[in-house]
Amino acid sequence: MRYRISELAEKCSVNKETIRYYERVGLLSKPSRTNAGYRIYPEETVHRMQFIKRMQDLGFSLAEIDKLLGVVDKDNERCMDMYDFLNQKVDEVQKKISDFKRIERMLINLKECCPDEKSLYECPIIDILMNEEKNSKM
Amino acid sequence: MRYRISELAEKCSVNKETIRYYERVGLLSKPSRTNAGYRIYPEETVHRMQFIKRMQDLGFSLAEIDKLLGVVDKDNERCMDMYDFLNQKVDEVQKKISDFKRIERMLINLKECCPDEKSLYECPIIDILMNEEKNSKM
DNA sequence: CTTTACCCTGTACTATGGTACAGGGTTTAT
DNA sequence: ATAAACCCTGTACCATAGTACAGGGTAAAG
Repeated sequence: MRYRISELAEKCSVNKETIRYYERVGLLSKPSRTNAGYRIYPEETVHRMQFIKRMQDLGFSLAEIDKLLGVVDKDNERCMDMYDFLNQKVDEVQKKISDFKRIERMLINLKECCPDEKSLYECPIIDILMNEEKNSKM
Repeated sequence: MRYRISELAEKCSVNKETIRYYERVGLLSKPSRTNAGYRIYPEETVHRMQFIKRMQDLGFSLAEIDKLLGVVDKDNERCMDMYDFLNQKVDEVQKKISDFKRIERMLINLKECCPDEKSLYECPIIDILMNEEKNSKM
């Protein structure tokens, strides 16, 4: 399956302009073109876009994603010091997982304080939260 | 303990300008002032700043953090529809936790492909990755 | 064969989250 | 009593990650 830019955009739930933007900044390589100069993308680009979106959703910057894609592209330059980069990212990810678990508990606790399942007028738990912040080392 | 702006900034590892910026956008309430107009912060603001930083690190926007702080501030307006907001955030957080776990495995796998603990020249796992992307529903 | 729906490039604009002065007053250490 | 180190407001600027035209060419459906 080959895609025109708007088909790719649709399939990946992004804006066409975003695809052109990613090309400009180097996240997507220059695609082949029709005679008239229309961009044509292979199926692979769909997966690449989905990978980018997923990583971005998790808070990775486009620069970090680009670095990781250096592996996919077997690009020597971007693969330099990949080990250290990966180590750092693994640490960050592990910290985030544990922070997210704390936040999950906090949100669930807060939720249980909403009296009519609508708003929230008072919550004794929030003081505990702030105290937790106080006692945890950043 | 009461803090001047630069003491607070130091203690929270942020820029003074950031503190003033947070005040401007309403994340921090207007602090008390000395006769000369210098801002003076109570200990509480340190915890509030740490909470903001932690949430921001996890990818929450300042607007979302502000919404959550509505609970701390017992602010009726921001507490409106808090239940739905919390429900949505809990879902998002749970999705992120599971995504992060996948990414963690991916990063560790990639790391093991770095031959000399420096760079990374080839990794058969990356194809698996892209295939994983292919077969997973977003 | 023309209208509508695409596509192109290039440039400008947007939102978010800050950061950096400029110009001027205050506090503190010497 | 004066320099260094701090504070103030206001405005301008920055990076990131897009988004929105303008002006002009192409493709396909009626």
